[in-house]
Amino acid sequence: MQERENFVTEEQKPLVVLTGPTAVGKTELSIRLAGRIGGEIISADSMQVYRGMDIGSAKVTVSEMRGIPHHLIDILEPDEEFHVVRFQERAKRCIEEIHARGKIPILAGGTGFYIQAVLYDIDFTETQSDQNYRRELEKLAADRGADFLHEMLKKVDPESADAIHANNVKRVVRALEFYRETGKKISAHNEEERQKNSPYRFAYFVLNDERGRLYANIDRRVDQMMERGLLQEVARLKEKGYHKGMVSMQGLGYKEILEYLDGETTLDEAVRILKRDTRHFAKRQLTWFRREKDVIWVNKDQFGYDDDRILEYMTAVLCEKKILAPEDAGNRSGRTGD
RNA sequence: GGCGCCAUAGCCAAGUGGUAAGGCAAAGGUCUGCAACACCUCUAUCACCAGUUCAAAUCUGGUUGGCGCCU
Repeated sequence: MQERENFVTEEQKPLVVLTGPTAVGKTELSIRLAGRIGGEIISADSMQVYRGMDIGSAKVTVSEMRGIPHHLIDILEPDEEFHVVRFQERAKRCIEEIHARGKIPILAGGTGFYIQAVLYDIDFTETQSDQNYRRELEKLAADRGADFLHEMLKKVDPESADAIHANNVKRVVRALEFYRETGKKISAHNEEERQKNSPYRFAYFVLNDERGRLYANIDRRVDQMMERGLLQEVARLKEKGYHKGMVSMQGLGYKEILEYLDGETTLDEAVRILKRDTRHFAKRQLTWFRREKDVIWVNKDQFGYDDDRILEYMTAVLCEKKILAPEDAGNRSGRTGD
């Protein structure tokens, strides 16, 4: 059965998404893909936006970029606020500029939520959120319990209350806040947004590997980070006054090493926890991608771990989806699979 | 060879007669302004055999395995 609503129109501009769990090898592949199809990379990564957080966020180095333009990396100091809405604004602007240059934007990175926000152009109804109300709600939760807040939500938006677990204070607060700001239920809003089709002609690739190999890679990469001086990097950030209350310092690698530097654990323990948390993160990422629609899974083992074959497959898909004109794609031989 | 102690899920570990706490790991999931966040779900019949008892992981005997001490 063909999805009738998803036909492409001439208006839709091309967009390539390349994502996957941490440590699968997105970075290298995205650069090669960009080189091959004339693309520019927009990082969809909530940590690589911060300057000075290079090792722990596994940020691309300039030499690795091999001349491919990268956007939304190193754009903020670690004490600056950043979130989906900001990301979406900036990413949309980048996409327009890249299109204007006649290039193809490649959204590459592991933050699924950020990808979703731009891919489906989700409306976050810009309002000047009033910090006081949020703080008030948080205080209520702390003083009177998570259930109390959840009850409040149940009164104004029972659907959300039903969907959000009472213990998930963060989300309950946001739902309440949304109601206060807009007078509408966030559950209804979410439902509307969920119906949206992408404004882009896109291909959403999720690079994946066998779980055991992925976990082994993660462990190895953490060890490499330590060898490359993650400890010094975090110590430097700490000296500058950045602390664990900041979103940036909540990132994997920073949170754990900071705990060691604050004397709360041993270094070995910090590294162990970092590896474990990173595995947990990879697992959560996979859960996210599994429920995203229109995803094209690219399992490395099915391509014999050969990036050339993977790239060939990807370009073939891009031609098929008319994201790429056949003459731009070189040979499209070796198309495998369905 | 003798004496003593122990044996509960992948790991740690409660439970000493009334029908298996908890933590970690693994797995699955939620997510629409903090998302590398926050949150949820979930795994055993208690080494084995026999006995006592209305009832045993819990008591008794034996078997196996481990640990410690002694000769």
